[in-house]
Amino acid sequence: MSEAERTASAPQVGLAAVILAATLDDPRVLTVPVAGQPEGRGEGLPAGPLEPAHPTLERGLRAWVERQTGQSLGYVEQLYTFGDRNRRRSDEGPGAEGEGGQHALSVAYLALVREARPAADSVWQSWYRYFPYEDWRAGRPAALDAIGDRLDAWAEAVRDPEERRRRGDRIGLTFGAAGSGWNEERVLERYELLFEAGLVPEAGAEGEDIRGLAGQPMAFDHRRMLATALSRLRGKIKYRPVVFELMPPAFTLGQLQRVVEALSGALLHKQNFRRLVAQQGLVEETESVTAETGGRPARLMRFRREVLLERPAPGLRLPSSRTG
Amino acid sequence: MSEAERTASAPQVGLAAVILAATLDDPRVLTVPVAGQPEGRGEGLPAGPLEPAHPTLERGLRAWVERQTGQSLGYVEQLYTFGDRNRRRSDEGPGAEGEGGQHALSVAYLALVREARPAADSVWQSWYRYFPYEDWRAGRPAALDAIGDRLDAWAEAVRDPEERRRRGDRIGLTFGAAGSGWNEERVLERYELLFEAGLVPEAGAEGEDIRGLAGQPMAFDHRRMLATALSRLRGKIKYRPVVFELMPPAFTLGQLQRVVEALSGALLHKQNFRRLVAQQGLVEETESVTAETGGRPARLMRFRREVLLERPAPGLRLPSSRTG
DNA sequence: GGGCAAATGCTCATTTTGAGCATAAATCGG
DNA sequence: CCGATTTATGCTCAAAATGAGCATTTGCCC
Repeated sequence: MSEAERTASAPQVGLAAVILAATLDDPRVLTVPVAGQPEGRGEGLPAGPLEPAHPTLERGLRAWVERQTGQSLGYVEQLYTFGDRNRRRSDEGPGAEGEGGQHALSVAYLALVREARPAADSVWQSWYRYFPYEDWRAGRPAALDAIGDRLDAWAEAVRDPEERRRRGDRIGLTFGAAGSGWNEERVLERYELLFEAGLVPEAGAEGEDIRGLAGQPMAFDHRRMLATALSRLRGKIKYRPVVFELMPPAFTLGQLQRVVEALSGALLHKQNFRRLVAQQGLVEETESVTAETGGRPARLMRFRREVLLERPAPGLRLPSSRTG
Repeated sequence: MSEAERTASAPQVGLAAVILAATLDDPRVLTVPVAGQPEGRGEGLPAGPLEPAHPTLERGLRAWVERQTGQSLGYVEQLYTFGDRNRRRSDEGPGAEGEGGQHALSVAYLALVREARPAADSVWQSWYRYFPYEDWRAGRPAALDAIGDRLDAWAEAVRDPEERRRRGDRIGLTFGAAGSGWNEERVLERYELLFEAGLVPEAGAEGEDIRGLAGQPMAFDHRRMLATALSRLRGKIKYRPVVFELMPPAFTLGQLQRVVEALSGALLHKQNFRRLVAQQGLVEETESVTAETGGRPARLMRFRREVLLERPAPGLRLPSSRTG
């Protein structure tokens, strides 16, 4: 080790997992109850400390998740390491981050799983429970009007015109105003803006009514981790075939589309979606068809693992649209 | 804190910085000398332990970098947290990762800077010094032939046919064989493959000749961090206007292209590149032109910061081509 | 003044999108 | 059995984005 690294201080290091699954209409996240939290924030992510026995960070994470939820993980990727002032403020309340405090790092991971069997006292929750305004499948969420108002008020409340403009720009950028429109990948930026504007309980917000708008809070900074995961997933889905980690071995194109829509929170043009998937060679037909929910039976497809070797960046370059 | 997080063990936590700049033909990385390393591995990244006095990870990083190199950082983003068995093997040699050892985490950051004034005993090095085979601007690097041979030998050396096929697939996927061709973003995957195949000194490779092929090694797992940074940057450049963090306030389209080519390691079709940049509204003309290197004087451009507010994902969707 | 070396301007054939129209094949309520 | 409903599929078409080149400009160098 280098001199520098050898003398490193010894902060606490935790591991946390954002475990996602997708039922047709409801993308889910696996939560566990957390004791000793402020009112209404008793839901959290599976997490635990890094232990000397853990051979790697990822293995440690898998161990914790299995112990706490019984869920064994397949696809896992590192998400982000949280350890900033924000994190500590969120954990300990404002003003707690004096000089010299012990750092508390958390290395967060994103995991994608297929089945959704609930185990122990863990619970699968729709992730839109925590971010209601992120679901545009039924049109623009009504909550956005009120949120927008509050954000505008927050921006206006600043004296310095420079800073006021900056806040206004950020609101437009993340929540979509000036031209740009809504970008479904900016989940984290939106959450952070709400946080800074004091519109979420994690930031010490008072009003109860806010919860209905900005979503259910979580323990510690776990909602921030979830937001980070959603941003990552919504982005990654476009250039890597990660959706299939959430799908059963065989599925119809309709189901695949429903899942993608659930993840991205937006509706897609059906015919174009299937053309895209087809021409990208991401799937291949199987023999069987399925009856399913009303309508003409659909052919069952399976993911072509070979594309991983063929195409440089396979993924579903999602179109936009909002047609049925 | 949760029960789990409160009882976290206390591993060493280091901070490391991959600081990149771009001269026209040579993308650079800022290195510092590291003592006590194996022969030939005396170059490393600016790094230091996380200290209680650091308000945030990023602030701690900035402090270390300034102390060690005098360079102050602008654009900074977290890259990855290293703490796996691989890391420790790389640090301590094979067999050192028994149960119960102390973990050594390193939170690595990517920083992009403009100037390249060398300070203290830090040195700017071309990053292709560490990954010679990543630079395709002058055509397919010759080293790839020899590397390919060695990789193939590594794949063939395995008894189990299943595993042999898997290794072959990975080689094809990362170094481009079957159809797919070279994907410039897979810098990390290529390095990791070389590592596993024992073709880099960090993995305990013996032969001296290898160095000329697979590039100069670094201290600890710093070359892996650099590879991670290059992968990230080569990818990000396509959907975020990060290149401009490396450009001076005013530049010509030719210079911009040279930098992008230097980063991506590939040549681009000039006319299409400028059409792309233009129609994306990423830049705007200034009054002045510049004489520059022979040829007709070029107009100086500047980055339009406004695009950050306008377009959802501005960036340079690089074409491929190899025309002059 | 001719030749060089970029920088710029434009064209053109292909592909890739975005939007719809039309048909097919089950289920469901009489 | 019939028609309405619902989802799956097939196809078409115009607009926009890409990939490759050809042609002109405009300084500098000798």
